[in-house]
Amino acid sequence: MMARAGLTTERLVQAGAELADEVGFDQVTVSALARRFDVKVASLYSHLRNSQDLKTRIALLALEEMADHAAEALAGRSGKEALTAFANVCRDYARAHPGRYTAARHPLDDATAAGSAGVRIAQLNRAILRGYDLAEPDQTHAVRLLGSVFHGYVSLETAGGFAHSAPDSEESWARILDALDSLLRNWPARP
Amino acid sequence: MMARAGLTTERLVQAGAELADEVGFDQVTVSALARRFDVKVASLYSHLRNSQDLKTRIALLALEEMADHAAEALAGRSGKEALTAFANVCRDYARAHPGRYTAARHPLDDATAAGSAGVRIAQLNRAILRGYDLAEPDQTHAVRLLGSVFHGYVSLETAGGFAHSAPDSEESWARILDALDSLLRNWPARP
DNA sequence: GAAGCTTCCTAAAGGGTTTAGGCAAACAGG
DNA sequence: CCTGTTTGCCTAAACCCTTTAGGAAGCTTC
Repeated sequence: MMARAGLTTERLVQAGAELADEVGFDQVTVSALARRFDVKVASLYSHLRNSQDLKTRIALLALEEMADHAAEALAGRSGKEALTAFANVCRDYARAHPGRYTAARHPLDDATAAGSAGVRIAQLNRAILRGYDLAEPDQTHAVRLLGSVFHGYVSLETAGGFAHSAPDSEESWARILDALDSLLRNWPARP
Repeated sequence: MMARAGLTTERLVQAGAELADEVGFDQVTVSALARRFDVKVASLYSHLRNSQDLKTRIALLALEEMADHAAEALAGRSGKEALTAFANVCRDYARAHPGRYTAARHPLDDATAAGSAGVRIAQLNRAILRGYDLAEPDQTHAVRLLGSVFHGYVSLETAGGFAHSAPDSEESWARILDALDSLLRNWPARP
């Protein structure tokens, strides 16, 4: 009588990620996911501990995807090429998958974060700097600066911050990458 | 019999902002606010259109406060002093009022945003660059860079991004401001 | 002290979350 | 096969948050 829908945690998380891109990460709800599979809400609780668990898993998926894209983009590149490639991975991913990108910024507890693809992303971020001549601790400062710029720019841009004013966002992005490259090649000594 | 609680929109928004700082902006709920005033939920709907309205008003309050702090901090300063002062206003506000800071990033519709203190903040941000020698369109690119760095750094820091690793966040922040100052004084020509 | 406005209330409907317990489909092994 | 176990999805119910409708008590003013 009642055909099985074939639910698994993986398929639910995947569908949850698509839902996030469509309606926004904070609109992702166990109920909405159940509707999408044409199944009663309670059925999902055999595959997901709770609503928070769903969001965490979507976040982990997004981090994996970003890390994969970044690893591919950085292969065989260095210096400004690497900088640009990594930056564009962040920006392109955020524009293609706004819900997932938001998910990737979802706070994780320390243990979960340590086991996530977030550490791979951090390593790749640091790898960019191998093409520049920076010793510790300036290298770490630079990593944090790059992370801040990429995250900040993409956040503001997707929030519509630069939409309705000249010059267009594309140009600013290119010039900001020029500026960062220049800064990394001429990192100031401690005053 | 039933004493009046003396609710007004202003007091509700103020209390909502405090609540946001205590439990997080997205945990701010009409019900929680009613509990805080020891009043039935429905009573608040004479003062607030709905839950979204509450959040928007908290966002506007936060923007006002940040603009006020920034204006005071920038008075009589220029160049790196102004850069540092403005940056610290953002960071200090976010640490003192994490819920409000999140609220300030809450998306507003165009009309609301145009009438908010957000435009004052944008003007002040641009005013920092008067101490540096940048012509348009590079000035706009630089404004966007600064906004991205401040927002990005503060977001990552409050999310715990730099908490458990050396060198400490304080030092990175100082060196990043050095680096930005240096970059603004040596802004690269278009390649 | 009555009129009218304001402030807060009760009541109710609708939706999301989560748990407990049940029945039937899928899958083993004999 | 067909029988026992596991698994997958169900119903039912409790709880919380949102929002609207309509009522009653307090404050103001004359």
